[in-house]
Amino acid sequence: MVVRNTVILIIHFLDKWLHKISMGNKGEALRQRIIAAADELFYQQGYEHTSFSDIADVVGISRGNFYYHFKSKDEILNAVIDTRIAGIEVMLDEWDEKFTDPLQRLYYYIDMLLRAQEKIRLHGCPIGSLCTELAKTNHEMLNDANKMFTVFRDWLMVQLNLLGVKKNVKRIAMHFIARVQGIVTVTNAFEDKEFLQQEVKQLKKWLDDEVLASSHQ
Amino acid sequence: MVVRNTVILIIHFLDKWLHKISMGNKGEALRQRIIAAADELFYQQGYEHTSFSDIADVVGISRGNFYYHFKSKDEILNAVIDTRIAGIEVMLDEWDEKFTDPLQRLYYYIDMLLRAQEKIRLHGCPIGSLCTELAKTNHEMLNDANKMFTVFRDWLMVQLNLLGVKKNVKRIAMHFIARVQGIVTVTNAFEDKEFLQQEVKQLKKWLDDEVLASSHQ
DNA sequence: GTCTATAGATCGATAGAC
DNA sequence: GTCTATCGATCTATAGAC
Repeated sequence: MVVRNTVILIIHFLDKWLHKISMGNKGEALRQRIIAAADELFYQQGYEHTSFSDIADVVGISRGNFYYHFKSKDEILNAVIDTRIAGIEVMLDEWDEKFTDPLQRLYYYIDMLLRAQEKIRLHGCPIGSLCTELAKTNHEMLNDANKMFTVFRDWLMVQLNLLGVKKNVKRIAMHFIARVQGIVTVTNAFEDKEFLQQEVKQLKKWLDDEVLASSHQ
Repeated sequence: MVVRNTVILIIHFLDKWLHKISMGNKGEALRQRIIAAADELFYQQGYEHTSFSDIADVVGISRGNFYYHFKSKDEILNAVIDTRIAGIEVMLDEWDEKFTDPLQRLYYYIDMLLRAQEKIRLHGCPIGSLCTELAKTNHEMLNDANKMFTVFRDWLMVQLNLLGVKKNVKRIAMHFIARVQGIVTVTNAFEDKEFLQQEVKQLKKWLDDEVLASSHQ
């Protein structure tokens, strides 16, 4: 009898646990849809200019339901930043698999500008424009947002190391990011994809002439 | 009698005209103070994040009084942009007077980054950050805002021409601006003035090695 | 010209029914 | 978990007294 009751108790908790898992997965799926919608809207409209109504309309839920998943606007911004960082890390892993040559990887990094040129023309860089906005309006979260840059920087440093660059690796990686940011800002401000295309050529030339030269010293 | 009445009439209109001038100057002075306050607040907080209350508080007037001088928020943004463009033109004229050597002028342009480094660390570039914001929230005014870049670009093209650069003058000038924007975006995102200082050296090196080389061909 | 008062809309956030 | 209803605050903008 004691054994039977114990078994029933175990089954009861097992059921609750399984129920929680399935419910948690359902909630998690909606949570991910909210984050994805917020991610896209923050990119296209900016963080502050995007309201809970905007996100709720895209996802197809009520504003009230929103607060079950995220208690504040900062909380969803945090989730978007974390999701973006995870996405960048996955993407860079894929690049590492796709190309064994670090030089090819760096070319592919530059070509990211060409692949995204229409979005850049319209909305700029998702990382750069968010940091620019947060520096003015939400200074506390800037140190979380700029970590998106840091993921790229660390990856660039690895590739430069593999290429044999010994000196100023960090500085060159940061310079690389700044070059890309400058191209994006001007392309976006003038809505000029031709400028982007010209600058991509120049950036590859810089990679060939300056960076590779310093790796052969 | 007819003559006397005519004289009185003339004096009357003269008085109204003088009154309008003096009132106009008083109103114009306040208008300029509003623009100056809006200019600074737009730079520090961003356009959308700055309310009429913010501006009115700085100037020391009521929100209601605001609408006597500017009928909408877009109207004051337009005034700020026009004022900034005029300010840039005056500044570049002063640079032209201060330095006769176009190379010195270009160095002074680069050194603008050092002179403004603390403001750049905190608030980025007044032009670049405004264009980045307007591209997301107020696309109609982007084509007015990017004219601030164009003033710099045209001035850069003049200096490059004076240096004897014959080919790709416009492209080099735009590249120059993009380099500066990239430095500012990263400096602002990481709040890192050291990066700015390193990049200033690199930018001067680029000016010496690449641009001057092409002027001696 | 400058003020107060307020309209009208939207914002982030909460409460409670189901 | 999801909904509706709603709060208080803030925003742009207007009306009218002085």
